[in-house]
Amino acid sequence: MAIKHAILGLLQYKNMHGYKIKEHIERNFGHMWSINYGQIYPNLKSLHEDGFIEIAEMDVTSVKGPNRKLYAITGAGRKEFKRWLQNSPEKNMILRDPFLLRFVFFGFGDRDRAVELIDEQVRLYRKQLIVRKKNASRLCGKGSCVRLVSELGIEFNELVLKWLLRAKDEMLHNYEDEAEVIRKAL
Amino acid sequence: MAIKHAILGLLQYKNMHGYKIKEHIERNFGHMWSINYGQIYPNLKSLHEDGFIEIAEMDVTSVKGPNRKLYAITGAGRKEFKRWLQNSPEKNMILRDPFLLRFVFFGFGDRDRAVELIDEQVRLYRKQLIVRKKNASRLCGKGSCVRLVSELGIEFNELVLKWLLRAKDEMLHNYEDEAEVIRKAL
DNA sequence: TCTACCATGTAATCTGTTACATGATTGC
DNA sequence: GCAATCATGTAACAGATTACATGGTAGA
Repeated sequence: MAIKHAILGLLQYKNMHGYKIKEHIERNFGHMWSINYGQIYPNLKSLHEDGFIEIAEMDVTSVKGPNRKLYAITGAGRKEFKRWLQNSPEKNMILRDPFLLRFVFFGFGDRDRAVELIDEQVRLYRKQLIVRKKNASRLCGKGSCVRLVSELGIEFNELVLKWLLRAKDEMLHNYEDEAEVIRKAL
Repeated sequence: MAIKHAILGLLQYKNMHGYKIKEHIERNFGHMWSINYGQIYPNLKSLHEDGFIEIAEMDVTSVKGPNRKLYAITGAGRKEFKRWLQNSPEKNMILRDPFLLRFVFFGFGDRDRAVELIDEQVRLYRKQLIVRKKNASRLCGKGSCVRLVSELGIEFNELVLKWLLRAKDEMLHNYEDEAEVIRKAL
């Protein structure tokens, strides 16, 4: 249900079409939500059927490809969005990360390969940090919620980078028998 | 596929039954992965069918409930696990958080309700931090990967707590017209 | 010519979650 | 008697991902 409400939220700022919504979510909320067309268009359809959004305009100014359907939020949509906004979140945050899941078991594998994979992550997070800082620079205004979330994304990125370098260092200099450590904790 | 490999990884430490696997994942990897019985048992079944695990023993020492099926990893399982371990992760980390998604739109809602929801999160993260620190204290050993991941979880928790308090403060003292800030960024 | 980007959409598949069914024991 | 914990499992549903289909323009 979260995606529907994210779409409703975005349409409160501006009328938008599907492609733009995806772009916007990726740029501004990319660190906490991902989305793809397989979700966007069916959800727009269903929001439309429920009367929460309507087609405000068929934008023909697009030169490339098919015409854009500009969606607008309706009164019912605004009401539904407000209701959702003041509710407590249904679930807690989780850091679902295929790299970290691997990392936990690096004691069983090849140390040099592990270090390679860490380096790969470092490169990735460094690249991402530049993008996030660039996106954040477009946001200013005291107390702005979007700016605050964007800052959290950057701080998190920096934390992970620092952690990765520490982890690499420890792996290179203090590699012990991992299995013993964990067996005790089971 | 990640869950299957997480199970294979755990079985390298020790033979385990389904219930224990869930408990272990929640305690040690709870901050980066969640799991439920609807995934555990079907995945154990399928790993068994693929020959990656086998039933080592029917543990009858359990006094409560049905007998435990103690699973052990096979040679093929170890091979498959090693193959997976040295691969680059398929995807990047995302922070999927229903609270943050709401937070982004707090400018459209009631400020006092927003502050209530922030306080709720602060309580939640404080509680979680205590649990994580307790779990981490059982892990020691230089260069231990499990310990490092557990530390990342704690550092992340502390970062979010600090951020929440800052966000609350900014909302109380510098609440501006949010819509303007974002419209510019679109 | 080929790639990248713009734009909409559907279908198949995979994953994940919730709820249910079963049933024994321990402690309040 | 009731709730909590241990223990295994299935079914229905919800959510997410990938691949496909279509087709136009801009630029290298």
